[in-house]
Amino acid sequence: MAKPPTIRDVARLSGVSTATVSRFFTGKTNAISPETIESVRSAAEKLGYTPSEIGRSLRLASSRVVVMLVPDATNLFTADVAASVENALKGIGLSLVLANTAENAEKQDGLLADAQGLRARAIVLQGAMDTPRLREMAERQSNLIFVNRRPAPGIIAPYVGIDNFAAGFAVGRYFIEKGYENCVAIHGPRHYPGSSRRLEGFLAGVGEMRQVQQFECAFTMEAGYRQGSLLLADRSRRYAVFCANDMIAYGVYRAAMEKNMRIPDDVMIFGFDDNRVNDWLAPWLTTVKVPAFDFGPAIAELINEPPATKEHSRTVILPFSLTIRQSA
Amino acid sequence: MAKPPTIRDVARLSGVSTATVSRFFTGKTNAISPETIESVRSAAEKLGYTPSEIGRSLRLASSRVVVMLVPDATNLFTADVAASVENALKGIGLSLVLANTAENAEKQDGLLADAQGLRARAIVLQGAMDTPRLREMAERQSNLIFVNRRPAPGIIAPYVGIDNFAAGFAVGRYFIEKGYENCVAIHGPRHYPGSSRRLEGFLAGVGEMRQVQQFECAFTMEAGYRQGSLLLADRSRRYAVFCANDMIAYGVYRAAMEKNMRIPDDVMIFGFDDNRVNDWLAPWLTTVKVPAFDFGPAIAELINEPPATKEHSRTVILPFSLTIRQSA
DNA sequence: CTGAAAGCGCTTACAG
DNA sequence: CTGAAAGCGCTTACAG
Repeated sequence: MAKPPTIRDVARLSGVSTATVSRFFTGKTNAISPETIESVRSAAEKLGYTPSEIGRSLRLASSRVVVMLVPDATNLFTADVAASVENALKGIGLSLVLANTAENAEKQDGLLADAQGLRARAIVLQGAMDTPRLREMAERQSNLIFVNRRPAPGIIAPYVGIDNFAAGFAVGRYFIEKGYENCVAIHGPRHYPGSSRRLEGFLAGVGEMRQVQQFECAFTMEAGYRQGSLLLADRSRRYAVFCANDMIAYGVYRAAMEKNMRIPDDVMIFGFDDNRVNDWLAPWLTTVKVPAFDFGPAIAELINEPPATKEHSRTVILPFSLTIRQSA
Repeated sequence: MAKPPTIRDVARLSGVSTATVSRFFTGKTNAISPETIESVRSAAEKLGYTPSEIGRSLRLASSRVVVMLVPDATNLFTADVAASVENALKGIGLSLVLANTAENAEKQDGLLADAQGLRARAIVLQGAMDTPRLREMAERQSNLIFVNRRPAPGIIAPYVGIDNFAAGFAVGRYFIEKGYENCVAIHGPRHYPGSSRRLEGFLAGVGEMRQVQQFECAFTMEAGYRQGSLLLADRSRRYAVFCANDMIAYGVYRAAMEKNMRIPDDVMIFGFDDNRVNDWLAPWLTTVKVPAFDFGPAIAELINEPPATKEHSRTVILPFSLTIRQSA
């Protein structure tokens, strides 16, 4: 494979200096004569020249790459957010590098190092884990953006997400209004702020009138299925189950189906996220709608207009709503 | 934000040359004395130094970035393949840049230029569209990898995917064996090789004994829903519908549900892909299983061991199987 | 309107 | 075992 043409090749072919070619490709065309423009353009086309982002990044000490770390690339909500971010970044000339932490702190730290190696314009952390390395980076630089899970206490950085407490609270109130008995919360890992806020909100919403059984659970269908199977082994009660995300809810649903239970007659399920496929494949699922496709624009704006100082870092709270279907 | 430390900072702090620091970070440690190693290590740690991939890429004339173009980032099969590729690339020290062509030839060409600008190690095209720019790139360089849709005739490049004709054929045979009447193919856009091969295989499998109604359709739930609604308006027949992918099948399913039709009693649906969520949310869908999570390893291997010449470019045909559930 | 030149952060062949 | 030096592909302040 021949190595790609460089700015020097174009300069040579069109008989100008590399400075002029560079001006052409950086859009400073009002400082070049029309004939020169045309000769550069045609030389570049003939050679199939595309400016090297690498050379450019090195010179400008800044890349056009944004790295997004996600806890689970196969989570449907995550995938929708990633699609949204990719699209919004493209609009401002940036590329998205996607990387999966698999909820593993060491992997996250390794990927943070990689992102730093790429001199990423910004690092978007969907569901960050609180590690020393993360704290150190948050201290040192101000291009970290937290999504979905607020930064751990002491870390000052922009955040994009919903008000998890308020959303959990709304679900709790709904349970009370409907008079649900046997309330259950299958919540996400307790050490993640977002997940514990959802739970706290839910408990506050339910209030003291009802006991709530609580189970901790990974944010996956498989984990939800396991918890659901355990819970529903006891068929003497009609449970009302609040799941920390839709993936867990899908798992509980499968467990219920396997036991030939009917929804909502035998068990009620409330999810969280309202993934895009729900309208198609889970038209039964009552859940909290989180606007996945609004994340990209919000993040792109934060990247485009970084705060003057870290202390001014902004927080974007997106609205949520309840999507009431049949399951609760 | 202070600019990140460079190799020179580390060299200065540890009192060695940048050459030695570079040797340390490129793993040539057997050519450095143990004391020097330790002093470089501690200096780097103190400064929080991570080598710049940009400087490195420029020097080595090759980046560690792989760009993958996908036709629709919200397609569940695409998302699973992307997760698989990201994971496999991480294993060989590469990063994945994801970009969405939205089945738009111009966007694809723009993204190809971007990929070239990034000096991508490889460009993975999931569902490529045949454009002059693509042909030109395929001529010029040999780092293109086609996934799912074979390169258009005349383009010589490695391919990873299933045998679409054989898979379509197997579905056609199945229809015949079961004696299905009123066969329908809701196939993907005809100008995509993968999609037309599936259709051709299906028609060949069905043979001449049965007529097959054919409809062209985008690979989305929405398009499937539209086609399904039109088709199922005629309730006098019991159709057996082969859908070009699961997304279309979900759409047809929704159309059937809205008409209070039962599956498979009133309409039979056969999908294609067997997305991971099917076991959970579409446990009724009979479909062709395409091993999404085997794509990543296959692609990573192609990248790691490029063919000696373009003419030796390899083709990796992954196995498919039929997942028989209730819908057909 | 245009060019010569410096320098961004690395790696490596060469010399010692 | 170690370092001086060249050079990868760009951009831009400066000079004309």
